[in-house]
Amino acid sequence: MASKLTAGDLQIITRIAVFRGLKAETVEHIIAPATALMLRPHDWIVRQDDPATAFFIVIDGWVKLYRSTQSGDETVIDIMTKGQSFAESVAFTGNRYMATAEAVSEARVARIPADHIVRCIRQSPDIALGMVASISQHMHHLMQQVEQLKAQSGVQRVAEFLASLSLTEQGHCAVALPYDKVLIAGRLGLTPESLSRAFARLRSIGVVVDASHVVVKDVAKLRQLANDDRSSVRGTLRAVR
Amino acid sequence: MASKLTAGDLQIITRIAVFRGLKAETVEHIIAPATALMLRPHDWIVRQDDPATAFFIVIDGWVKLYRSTQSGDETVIDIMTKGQSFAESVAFTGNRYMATAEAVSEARVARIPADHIVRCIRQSPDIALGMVASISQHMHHLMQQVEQLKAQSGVQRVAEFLASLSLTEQGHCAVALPYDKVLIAGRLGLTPESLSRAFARLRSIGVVVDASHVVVKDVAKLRQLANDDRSSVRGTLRAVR
DNA sequence: TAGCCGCCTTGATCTCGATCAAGAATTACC
DNA sequence: GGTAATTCTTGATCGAGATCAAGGCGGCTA
Repeated sequence: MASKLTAGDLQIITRIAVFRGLKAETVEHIIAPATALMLRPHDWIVRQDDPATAFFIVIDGWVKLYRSTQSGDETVIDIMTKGQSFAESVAFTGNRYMATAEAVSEARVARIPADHIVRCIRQSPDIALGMVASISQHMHHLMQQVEQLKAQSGVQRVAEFLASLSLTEQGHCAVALPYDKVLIAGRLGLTPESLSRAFARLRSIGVVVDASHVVVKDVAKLRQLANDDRSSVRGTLRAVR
Repeated sequence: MASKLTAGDLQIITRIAVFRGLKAETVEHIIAPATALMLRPHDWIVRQDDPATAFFIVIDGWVKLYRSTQSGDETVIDIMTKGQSFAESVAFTGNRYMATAEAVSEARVARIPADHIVRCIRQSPDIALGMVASISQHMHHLMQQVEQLKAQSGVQRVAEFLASLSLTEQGHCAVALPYDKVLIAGRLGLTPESLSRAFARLRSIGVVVDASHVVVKDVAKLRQLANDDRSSVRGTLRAVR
């Protein structure tokens, strides 16, 4: 299950947020004891509440972060892919993992032992600043999620999600849904049924969803819908078949 | 508006999360260039999207963190009080503040310049580890908030909020609401009307709210309600006058 | 003391999203 | 090929929470 990192893995790892601005040799020193995990769907990487001994970088595939409540159901916190890191902050502090990480596709993930990183930081503090920058991004993302859940309706969250998939700023575009709809629904705090109905409503402003294939007539309109005041959106958008 | 820190301020600052585990002299060195801000309600401390030049520790009073959407309304992210710090992560990275910070009562807040801290970290990396620990706490809190918004009903969030105010584990207890109900509602992602009705429903399990004074007959029951599955709570709890 | 202005509650109504149930479409597997 | 299991969609219904509107209450100022 665990193996060595390949040259290709290094390529990806060295150019991501956590290690940005560090010298190549510094990065190589940090990840010397790292290993690569090969995962199949439903394999887990870490368990919520386990003591943190490492942090991780997704090299390929998709990884779901979720929290389990006492009553048993799971809440999706985030879904990560190539070039994204997770669990940095707890790895440093020796706390417990805040969420379970589980592969939702075939995935390759680099595992960097915590104790080694802590030693590296004591030697060259610049590493810490890079890590803080990465953690800061995660915080920003979480804040945006809180904001979305509190201030936007379900349809608006779906619109924003689709807009975020598109690289263009405006006009026509086609994107592919990155993972299945049950998972997208969880990510957005909706049931699969509600997500399906949200798509149906977005058809009225020129969004066509067919399986994982999405065509958007005007991305700007999507973004505007997402950013409008909740109350000004209310009542517009009838479901279209 | 800005003045020097008093000995009492130091007392509070030195024993909080950010600086835990550091030697007293190290802490003193870090906060040497710090100043104290005296604030009146509605005074703001930092503005969302401004470049970060410092981070902050609340010495006394209450501070609201909120994000403004393009459409103008504000989403409460968190409410902080004595001994809590904010904006550490962006202060290090030189990013922009992720939210606006505003006093909601008379408040005293210490301001620690970012550039000085960064210099300190380069000298003694242990400081960075302490700061990461503090940031990690904030992340945990944000994740819990996402989880609550996605998995709990309004009444359950109110129940959890009340339980968190109580220091006892079980049995009878009396607590005071720390700030006004409009703000509590915002913090929990509810309207003031819905908060009021949530209180009315909790009366049926022995929670009496009178102005800012709350009496709970059995805290354990509150916690259980908060942690139950959403669907198993549905329909229970009728409003009581 | 009167008047006003926040804060809070209550009532009526409406929309959104969850839930329950069923069926279509796709894929996996024997 | 046929059957089963997933995944997704659609319909009907229900409850939670938002919204709109009104009124009570306490503190503030003139």
